[in-house]
Amino acid sequence: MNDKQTCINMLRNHGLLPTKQRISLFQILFSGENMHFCAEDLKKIVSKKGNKMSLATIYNNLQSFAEVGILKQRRVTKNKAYFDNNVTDHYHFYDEENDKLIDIPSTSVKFQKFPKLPGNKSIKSIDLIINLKRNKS
Amino acid sequence: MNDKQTCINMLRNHGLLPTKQRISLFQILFSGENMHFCAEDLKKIVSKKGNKMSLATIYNNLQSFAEVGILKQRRVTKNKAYFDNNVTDHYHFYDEENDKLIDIPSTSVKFQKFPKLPGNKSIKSIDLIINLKRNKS
DNA sequence: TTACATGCAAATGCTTTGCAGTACT
DNA sequence: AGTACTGCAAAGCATTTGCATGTAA
Repeated sequence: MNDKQTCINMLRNHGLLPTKQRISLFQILFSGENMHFCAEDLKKIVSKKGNKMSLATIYNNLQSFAEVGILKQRRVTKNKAYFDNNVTDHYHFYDEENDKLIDIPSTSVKFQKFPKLPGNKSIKSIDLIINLKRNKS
Repeated sequence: MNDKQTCINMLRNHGLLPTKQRISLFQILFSGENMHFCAEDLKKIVSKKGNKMSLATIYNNLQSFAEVGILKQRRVTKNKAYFDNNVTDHYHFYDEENDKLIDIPSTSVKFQKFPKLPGNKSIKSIDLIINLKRNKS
């Protein structure tokens, strides 16, 4: 799924010009595991791979990726933008202590009672974050 | 509930020195209706009442109020801090079109299936935001 | 009096933008 | 060739902080 030609095709399918930088980011983001990260995190991964990329380019592409639906931006903290490479429906635990999001599959949550929506509105998406604290035990 | 002496007592009960500015903010925040607001919103209300208050003071006190549990900070947008003067358990609709939060009473939501918590963690709070879009109709 | 809050301006941190140069088709 | 992207530095914006002054107990 992350060989170069596949990345190029995926980017094209989403209407994005496949530049060296975008291909590199795409390969990092879709190498298999789900991740929650901010721009700086991604910059570090890029550097660790021995590549150079302007932070501005990373910011701009994170936004582009989110716009076309390759990534989803999450509301985690007020002061920083976090992204999720899993754009399918699911929920999160938030471990405040480590500032980490943990995935909750959508099948693990079911609503028995659900609020009535305001007139002529429908659901775009649901953000459920279960904030955790450490047990006193 | 919002006469001056009551405000002073409430602030003291929360361990906050009742300054002119804090009393004024408290009166605005607890004059009856639930509100979702940011620092600039509050500044405007203060000004409209004919009072002057430094924006820094508003920021600092919003933080103080949130720390002692008078207010609750909400995750709304990535780039701005929003506060809620209703600190009891409840959920929200988010109307993206108007950038507005709408309260959902906690009694309107019930979970039939709930995910298992990670080891030795317990729930601190639950943020549920139902993002709305306009019907195509 | 003494500790703490306020107000201003400067600093901070994340993010966006302008623009010259470069890459993609 | 022409359009779009990259990289850098500068600008932008929300928020915090340092410090001198003011206020509450």
